[in-house]
Amino acid sequence: MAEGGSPVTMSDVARLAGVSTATVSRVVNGRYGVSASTIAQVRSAIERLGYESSLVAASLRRTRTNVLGLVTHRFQSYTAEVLKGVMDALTQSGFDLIIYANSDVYGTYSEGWEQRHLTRLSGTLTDGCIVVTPWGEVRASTPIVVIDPVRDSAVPSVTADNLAGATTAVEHLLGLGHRRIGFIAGRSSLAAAWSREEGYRKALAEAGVPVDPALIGRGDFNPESAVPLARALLERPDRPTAIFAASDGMALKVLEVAKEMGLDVPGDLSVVGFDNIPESALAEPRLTTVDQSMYRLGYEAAHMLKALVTGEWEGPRQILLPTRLLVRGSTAPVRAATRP
Amino acid sequence: MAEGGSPVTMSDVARLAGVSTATVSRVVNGRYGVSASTIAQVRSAIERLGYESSLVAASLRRTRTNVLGLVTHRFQSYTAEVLKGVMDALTQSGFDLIIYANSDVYGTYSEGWEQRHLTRLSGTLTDGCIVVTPWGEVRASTPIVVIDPVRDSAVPSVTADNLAGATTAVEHLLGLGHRRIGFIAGRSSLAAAWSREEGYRKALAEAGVPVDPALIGRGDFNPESAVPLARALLERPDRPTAIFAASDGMALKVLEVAKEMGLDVPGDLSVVGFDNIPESALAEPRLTTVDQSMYRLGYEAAHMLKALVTGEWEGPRQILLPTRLLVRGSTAPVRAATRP
DNA sequence: CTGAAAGCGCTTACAG
DNA sequence: CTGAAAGCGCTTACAG
Repeated sequence: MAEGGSPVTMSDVARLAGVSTATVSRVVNGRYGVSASTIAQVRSAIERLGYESSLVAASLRRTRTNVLGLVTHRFQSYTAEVLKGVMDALTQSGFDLIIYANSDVYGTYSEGWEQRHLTRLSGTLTDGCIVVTPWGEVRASTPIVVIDPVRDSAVPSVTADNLAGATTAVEHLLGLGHRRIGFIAGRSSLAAAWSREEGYRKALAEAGVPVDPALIGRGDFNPESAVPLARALLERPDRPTAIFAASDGMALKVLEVAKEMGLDVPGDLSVVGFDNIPESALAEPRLTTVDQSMYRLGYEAAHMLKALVTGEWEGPRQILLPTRLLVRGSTAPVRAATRP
Repeated sequence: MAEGGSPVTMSDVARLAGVSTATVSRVVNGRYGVSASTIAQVRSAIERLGYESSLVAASLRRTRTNVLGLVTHRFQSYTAEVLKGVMDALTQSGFDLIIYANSDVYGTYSEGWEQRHLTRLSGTLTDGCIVVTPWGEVRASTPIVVIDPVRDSAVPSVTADNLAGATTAVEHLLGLGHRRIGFIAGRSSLAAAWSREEGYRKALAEAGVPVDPALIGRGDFNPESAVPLARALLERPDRPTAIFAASDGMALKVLEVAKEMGLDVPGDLSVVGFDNIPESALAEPRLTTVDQSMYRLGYEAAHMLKALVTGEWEGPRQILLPTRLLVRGSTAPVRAATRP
């Protein structure tokens, strides 16, 4: 019988045990000052009815709920890795996790979804929230930690060192002899996108290679956005010998476009991504990328949030995590023939 | 300013707009019967204060919340794939998703966690829930769909055709000439584990190969549980030439143990898993496995739940999804030398 | 068209 | 040690 009647409430328990709901509440929450015999009666009533207190009702009344929230937009490989880190950090912590995902992907409310969901949860349900890659600034009445905040945000946050990571990626290409290096950028309002572009510019500048604006495509981190951009870059007579994409999702699309156009990777074109999502290791060839340890992003964010909620946080409120270049099969020395 | 004071409530809006909370509620929920000028006033107050209604308070009062729940224990690759399917099924559906994960992995309450969380959510917060791989029977006062139910459960559910999948896997090994085929079982209370073992027995029986109880190890789907079992099997003088593990997580551990013991896979030992988690394609050698399309499990479960909630479900309440054998690098013909 | 009042299921001072 | 009552932030008949 999966669908019973109405749920069992605290009043049902109180009635059966012959006590008030106040007393039931005390027993359920293990408060002192209830006689052993009353406890036994209430426990037996709870058992007989299969009662569980309503999370909603309890959190409406209480100040602390011992539930932490995580607000995310879409659910992608990126998010999955982050969640593993968050869960591991919360193991045995006494906090449960509620993840709120909105299904309204392309609906009217897409802008500002994070703020809306955050507010709806944080007033009551949760003691604090992690917000994953919001599109704008966010605020709440309880502590929050943002993974990948927007530029110049003062909110507590955890971010990968995107500048260093991108610099290393482009230096790797320069080291292979590439000089015409295309770049596919991410959503420019995000700090991550901005820093990755900065890294690209910085590495080129330090190598004395002028930035050619024609070699920069404006994507938005959505993999599909990279398709026309990659095509445009690769159809140029002076096409780049390498492309650095600001995310693996977009880099994988560059791989597809190159294949479509009959270009060999890494023979005719080197490709570097950013993120190290699981799919990048499965690509053919395997994608050279910058690992930003999304697991650790999630782990650190949860760790900080926990301490922020309990008022024990001592460390800096903005954490920068190191990245690591993973050289795999999609990059190779530039061919002598195509060298300018 | 990330941490403001107390959250903005409906009373704050009502006060500023000079109306009652009843009226604010009507505007927020788009109910008919409010004058245009009042709507404008309320809207402007909402905007000025940055008000969002509390999910908790609203769902406590309402019957429908337009939020679906998903209850899961740990957060693993398995879960991530399921979630992608769930989210895709819910896109533009008008339902949001709340995922509840408990952090109390090895705590006192581990048994029955699904039922407890389910009850706490389903009375009030959600219109219905998906429960992923519960360890026992579950029930709720609102519709539920179980992914991977326990044996003989009558609850609406979505399951992979574990029997057929396991049969095919073992037939594949038999076809390669293997006769001594070890099996590492999963948590026996789960229908999935039971069916996979049945498939193992069935394939052997049909090939006229007697089942050797000494070749069956009793794991519990936890990858670690496979380590001593694999070791015991492989240390036998008459060790099996192939091992079929009831999950990829366990199969990957078999790979590790074999490597430790200096056995070559697939030269000395063939290994087959079940699930097709992303990691299995990254293993060395890549793992031959049975794909149970966890994405589709999630997709179908969400699809059914949605229709169950709105009362529109017409199909069967127990869905069996096909599986597919993926032959990769971890299986090979049995060596002449080791053939009995 | 609008408001006062009751109530969703709990928890928490306050009395006793 | 226990209960009556208020109240968390909303929504919904019910009046007017």
